[in-house]
Amino acid sequence: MDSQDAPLSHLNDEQRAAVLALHGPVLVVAGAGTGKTRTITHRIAMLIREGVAPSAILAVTFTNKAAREMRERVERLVGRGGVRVGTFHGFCASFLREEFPVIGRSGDFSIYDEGDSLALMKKVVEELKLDPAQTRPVDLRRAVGRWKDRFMTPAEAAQASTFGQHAIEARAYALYDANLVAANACDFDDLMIQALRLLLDHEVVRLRWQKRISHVLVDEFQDTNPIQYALVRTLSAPGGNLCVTGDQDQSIYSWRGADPGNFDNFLNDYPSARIVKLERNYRSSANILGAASRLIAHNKRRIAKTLRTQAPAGEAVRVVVFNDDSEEAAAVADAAQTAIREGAQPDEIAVFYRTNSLSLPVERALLARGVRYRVVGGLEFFARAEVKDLIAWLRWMSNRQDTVSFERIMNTPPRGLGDAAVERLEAIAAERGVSLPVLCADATAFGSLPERTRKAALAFCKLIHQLETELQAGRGVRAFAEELLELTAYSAWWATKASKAGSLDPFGNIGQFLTLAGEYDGTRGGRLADFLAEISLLTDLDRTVDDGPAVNLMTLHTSKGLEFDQVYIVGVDQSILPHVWAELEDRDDEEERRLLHVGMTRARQRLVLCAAQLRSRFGQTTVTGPSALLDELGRDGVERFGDESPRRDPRPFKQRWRDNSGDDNWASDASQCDDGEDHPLAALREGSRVFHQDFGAGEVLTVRGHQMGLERKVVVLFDGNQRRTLILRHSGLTLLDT
DNA sequence: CCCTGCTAATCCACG
DNA sequence: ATTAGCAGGG
Repeated sequence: MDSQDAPLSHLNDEQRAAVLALHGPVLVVAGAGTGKTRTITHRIAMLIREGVAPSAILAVTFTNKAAREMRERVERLVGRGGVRVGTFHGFCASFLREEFPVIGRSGDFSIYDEGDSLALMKKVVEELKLDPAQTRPVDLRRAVGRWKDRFMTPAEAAQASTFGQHAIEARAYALYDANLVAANACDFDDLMIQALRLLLDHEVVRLRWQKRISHVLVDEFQDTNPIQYALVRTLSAPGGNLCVTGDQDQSIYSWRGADPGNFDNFLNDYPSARIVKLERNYRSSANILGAASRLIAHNKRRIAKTLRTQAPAGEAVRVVVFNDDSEEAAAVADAAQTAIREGAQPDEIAVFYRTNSLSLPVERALLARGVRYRVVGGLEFFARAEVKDLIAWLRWMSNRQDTVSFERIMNTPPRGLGDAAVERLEAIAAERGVSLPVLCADATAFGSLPERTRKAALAFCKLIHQLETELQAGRGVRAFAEELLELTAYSAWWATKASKAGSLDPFGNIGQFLTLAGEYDGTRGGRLADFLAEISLLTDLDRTVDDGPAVNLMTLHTSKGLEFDQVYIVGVDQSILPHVWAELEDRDDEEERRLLHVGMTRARQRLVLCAAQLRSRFGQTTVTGPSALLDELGRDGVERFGDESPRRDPRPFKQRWRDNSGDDNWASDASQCDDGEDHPLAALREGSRVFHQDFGAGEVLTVRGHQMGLERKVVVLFDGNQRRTLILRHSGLTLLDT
């Protein structure tokens, strides 16, 4: 693909302009499929040819996979490596590994994923003596996240929130942050925040990196948040050699703080910036591009941009409305199977969906037909209990301050150090002013404990020192992990535990993890801390194992940046795309439209959009019907199949949700909606007296499920002490006056 | 102290 | 439909 010697050949005029704008600020507006990666790659190659040291170039990509590809392509072009290519998180992690000592923190810090972060927040809730039911750790973490996105310190958050719930959240933020520092850990947000703070507050650090890096390139600029933008702006400040590339029509991460307004900010911050627009699409057939363009044209807040192509019309874009999701899944699986039989590469076929849960019916259908597939992301390998345990062990061995990991492994496998023992040990630790992990490594500290606990603690202490010796031996991550599994007796414990649960391959995941560690030892030096950092920062895409040709299943979000010959998008239903939450949270649905647009523009030759009238969700069947977005595709080169009269609720979504609590639907039982409050059982509450034909009179104990939900359940204590759980709709209960 | 079985709560996208 | 949290028995 890339020419060996002429960096400018195979580029069109627009692309060439972007490549040749070597220095100073550059904004490349690159629509889907316009050869953005090729342009960036050539630009890097050009910089190197012009004498810029590879290590002085920093290119930030969205996934490690994209980074790898870019690195390889640059190497092929210029015959040398050394360019810094990686994700924001990856760059910040290596930056902090080097620079944390400047503020007295160890470079061997732990990186907490969402689960770890939540575990820490649970601890904070306990410490603050809050009721976890009323103040949920997830909500607190979300609130903290909002402050972090705005680069606010706990002190600033406290200042801005002096009343009520916000004040509680601010206190939680302060405690959460203090705990992170004490554990020498960073959550994902912290990686960027800490890096930026170091750059802004410490001139030595800033000058060091500004000297080191002369040119910065950012891919997918529309999905960067203000902190990330500040980071690259600071790094590139002396020369102003900042080149950003992106497409506002592909901005789909506002929910995690990305600010598409970055484009305007960039133009304000760099008035002299050169702007290059790439509008020639080389990926999709004319029909696909046409439908995608008509869809996105419905967004009001966008800079008009016209993608052109010289490709032939190709086959028509198909919109198919099925009766239900299993029909939909069967049709997609059939299509995939047929295509493969006719010679298509399985890898070139993809199925996209809005939410991970939608993959299940498709998976079942593919499985039934024997079509190989891989689910990108979704149920995560690294979220498996045994993998998390092992990682927690390794992490704590690498960072002894890591309390979250320590609390996970302290009694895993069980060694007689349960809740009661932990409380006693914590008391001693507090008394001596040391942390729990430090205390446990000190055999002299257990004198006052009850005999049984003392013995358990001593044995644990001995184990820790044994493991330490093993780690010192430095025989690589894999060898150490294997030794750890034996010494801690984890293998034996897990084997019995898993066999009781009926697992066929209890060591499957552990084996896979060891293989991963072995590969790492072989290629990248076998340092435990680096290995841990690397695996913490893998994206869904990077995590997916490539074991042979297979059809690709993934969310629309994950599909960004990829392309396939054939794309099937399932679940283009109302309330799924746009998703209910988008409307409930009062977010505009322009982002949902962009999301569909991203998915559509991944397709080269074939694009099929599927919807269903009925879809089972939460284990129940609800009416959804085709999304209104499907009406916006126009007619040119679009063929429609299935129900011509979609069952679509005419009411605005918010009202529909409020009235039906989202669980019910208007079409399956219209009377329920219309007579709402007049329903004979609408007044039923806890404590109501009811009558049942078989069980007689009784009192309602609990009511579960939504107000008008199909599956609303009631628990009734009938006179005579008989307790029954009934499905309200089918119970035949009548309400008695009291 | 550990395990089992049950109830109750959650369910959007991601590094 | 899946899972986290909890009460109660071994």
